[in-house]
Amino acid sequence: MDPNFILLSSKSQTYSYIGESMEEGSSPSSRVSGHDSSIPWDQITISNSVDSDWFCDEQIQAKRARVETIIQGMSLSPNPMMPLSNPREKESRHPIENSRENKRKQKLPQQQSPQGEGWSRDSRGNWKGEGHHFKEQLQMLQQQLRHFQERLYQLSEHNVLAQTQKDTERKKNFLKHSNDPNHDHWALGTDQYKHLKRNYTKEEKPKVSEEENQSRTPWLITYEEKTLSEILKKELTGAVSQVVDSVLRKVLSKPSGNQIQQETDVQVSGQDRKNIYSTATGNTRKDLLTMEASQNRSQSQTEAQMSALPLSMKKCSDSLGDPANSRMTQKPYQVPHVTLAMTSQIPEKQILSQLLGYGQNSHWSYSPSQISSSQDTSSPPSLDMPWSTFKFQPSGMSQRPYPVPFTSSQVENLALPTLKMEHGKLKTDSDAIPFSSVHIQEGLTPGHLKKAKLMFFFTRYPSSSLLKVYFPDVQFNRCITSQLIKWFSNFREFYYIQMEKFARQAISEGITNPNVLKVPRNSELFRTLNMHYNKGNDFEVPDQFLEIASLTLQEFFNAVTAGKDSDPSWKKPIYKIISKLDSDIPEIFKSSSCPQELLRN
DNA sequence: CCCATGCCTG
DNA sequence: CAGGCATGGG
Repeated sequence: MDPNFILLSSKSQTYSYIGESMEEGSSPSSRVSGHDSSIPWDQITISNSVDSDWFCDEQIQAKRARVETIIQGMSLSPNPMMPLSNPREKESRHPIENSRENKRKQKLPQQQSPQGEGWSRDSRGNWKGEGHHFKEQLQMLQQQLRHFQERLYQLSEHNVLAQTQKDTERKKNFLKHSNDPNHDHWALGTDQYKHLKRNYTKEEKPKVSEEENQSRTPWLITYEEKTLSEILKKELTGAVSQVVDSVLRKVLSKPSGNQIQQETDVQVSGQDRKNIYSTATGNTRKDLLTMEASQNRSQSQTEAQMSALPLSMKKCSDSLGDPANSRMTQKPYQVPHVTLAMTSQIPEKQILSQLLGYGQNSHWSYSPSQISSSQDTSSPPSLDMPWSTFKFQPSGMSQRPYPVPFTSSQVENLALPTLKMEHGKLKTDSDAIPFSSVHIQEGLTPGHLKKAKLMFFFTRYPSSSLLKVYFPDVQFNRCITSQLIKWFSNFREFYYIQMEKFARQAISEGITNPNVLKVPRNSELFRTLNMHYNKGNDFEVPDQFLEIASLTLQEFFNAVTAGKDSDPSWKKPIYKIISKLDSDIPEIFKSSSCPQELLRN
């Protein structure tokens, strides 16, 4: 892979696009003689150290080309998302797409942009910092957009005069902008502009759009620019500040991350809880009771849940022909500028959840209706917007229907907390949106992990078909299945390690009769297991499980006592025994709302 | 050859 | 908990 590729990703799209349009260039004079067209443009757009004289000479042509580029972009109406058709371009954008398909390896190594890494490093575990980061990014975006508007306005003016003039004043302006430390975020502004503009022209000015196609009259830019500038300013600044506000409000108000408790907790006194626990003894009915009674979620549990999410996001990205996942074979070209748009690795429902979480008026969807009714910032977005939301692209350059993925760390830091903090809200909001009442998840959530752990009390060796039955809200595919299987494998691993450890401990303590080995609820072993599988202690560990644990402990004790542990596979017989002791799982686990209930209690 | 499982590692 | 690898059954 070309290391420069990622580093320059966000920029490269800008200049390669321009370069392309110049090559197609209707006006040969606009080409930079003696230079590869893309290189000087690179310098213009990216570098501050452009030679001023050269720059002065080329400036007019540059501007012309730029404006033409924009016109072309607007004219390419049917598929506004793909102004790129240059094979070279495509090539450069799919450098490592063909990720080797290791059969064993069902998971794509997560691909992170350097920016993403830095971002997550900076903000990991620091809500305050994250919030500031948000704010910075969004303000940056705001700035870029304003910047772009100004600039484009200038350019379109210049275009009229540029044929004969070298206006040093404007050159200064231009240089000033080029030296703007933010100028390298340009791609974003440009693309957003084009995206918006296309929508705008399609919805409101279709005739103009066609005129552009035919005549490409430069001054139309000016005309549209004025109108668009207004709309853009309103729409984008409004949206950006709104998002900044809502994000910050949520992010900063919950520095500790235990949102659920604050939002949804219905406290039950310890006394009540004890009563319920003491009457419940472990079958379905009682499980219901205990689960309803489960309270007092600890923070550590929350953290543990969080740790489960990334995998559901970052994995399954190449998913072997699964169309729903094929889009994830993309590279994270330019990640960091528009955080909310970088969601391709997040299941759509969760994206929606996030959007809802960020406020009903999330304006990250630039659906035509919204563009055209830019005044209406208070009314909720139309219900058909979620999908167009996902198509919004920070760069507008990609021909893909989905935007740039989050890195897993970003997901971990951004998406999950959002989901979690909005859980209560989501449930009500979801009723208002078309497809979400069932909430088929494409990925596994912390709730699912928690549920799986509790299920482990009943089944140590669940079959994949059983898992499908008990995770009805999960969209199963190979990755999800093996991930779940892996979870249980990990659970078993921990379980058996503990068993062996305590069995050996018992032996070392001089115990000779295996029948005295039990796992009472006040034992250390129980506490260890409970901590692992039932961290919040909001589920009563079934006696059944304790029986099996005792038996496992005894088996280990016997085996070790008999010296079988010299055999490399001495545990196998034990595994075999235990594998036959799976019991039925309470019905409540079949409920798709189970994870939510578990999470929220 | 595919898949599931187990083991080891980070 | 996930990744990677080795193994063993179909």
